[in-house]
Amino acid sequence: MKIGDLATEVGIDIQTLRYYETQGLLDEPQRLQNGYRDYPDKAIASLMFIKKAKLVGFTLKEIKDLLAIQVTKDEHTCQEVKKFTQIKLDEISKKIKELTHIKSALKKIHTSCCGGDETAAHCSILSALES
Amino acid sequence: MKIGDLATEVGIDIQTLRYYETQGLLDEPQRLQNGYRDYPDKAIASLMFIKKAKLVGFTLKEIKDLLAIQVTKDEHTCQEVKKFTQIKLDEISKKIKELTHIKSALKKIHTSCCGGDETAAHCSILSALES
DNA sequence: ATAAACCCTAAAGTATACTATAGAGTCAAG
DNA sequence: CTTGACTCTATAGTATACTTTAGGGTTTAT
Repeated sequence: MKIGDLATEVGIDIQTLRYYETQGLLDEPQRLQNGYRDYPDKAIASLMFIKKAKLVGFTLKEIKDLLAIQVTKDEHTCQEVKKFTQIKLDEISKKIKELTHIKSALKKIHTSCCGGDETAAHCSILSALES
Repeated sequence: MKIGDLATEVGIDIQTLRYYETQGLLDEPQRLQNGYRDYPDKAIASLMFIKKAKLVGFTLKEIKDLLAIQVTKDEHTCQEVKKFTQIKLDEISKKIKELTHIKSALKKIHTSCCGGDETAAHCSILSALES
């Protein structure tokens, strides 16, 4: 799979794919005889993950770390992975919690603020969050 | 409340507070006789919201838009708010969904990959997401 | 009354994550 | 056999979100 096909497939710019490669987020693919990059199908999964992780506020560095998770039978590495995943799980729980708060505030504005006569006073994100 | 106190209170740098003001995210506060900014208590709530919204991947521009939600009795404005909040609700639902996926993958790695003998093969974020 | 700690503006500098440009080679269709 | 679409590297430019610097005034504690 050539870079243009991959770019179309995942909806990411060609330049960005090459940039991700330089940053170590995307494995260096095999090259064809002519020097063109030849991506394996699994590159699609990697990029979809990168897209989604970016959407929810992870930096490229953090995403790189997530993609780098590897457990070996070495106890040391195992403990490190346990520790790392725990930290990330906590971060994610926090993110979900914050999103849930913001969502409920927006929902409140969406469902009630355009209905009544005197409800408009509460229809800002901050006042919706307060109550 | 002076800018240093506010900065300490919310855990955001003084320079960043002034930057947010220039970007229209934070209301211009009253000034004391000496020209110092004098923030009302509600600035704390605004900044906590900004922090949380940033954490989950919203840009300053998007946060500004969220903070600007105002419903008046004007039908036109009301429809605009409805439309805007619906779009944001969809975005947030998507973010929560993605975070939930990533979370379950990490949980899988966290709970199972350091246990058995031959489990290590599945212990990457991508393979954990697949299944 | 003076030094440390705080505040001000304006402007330059930095990190992250792209995005575009230049100059060149490769390939498929007519 | 050439033209248009694709690829390559290297490098420069841009947008966002800070962060630092410079040069100055104010407040508080000793």
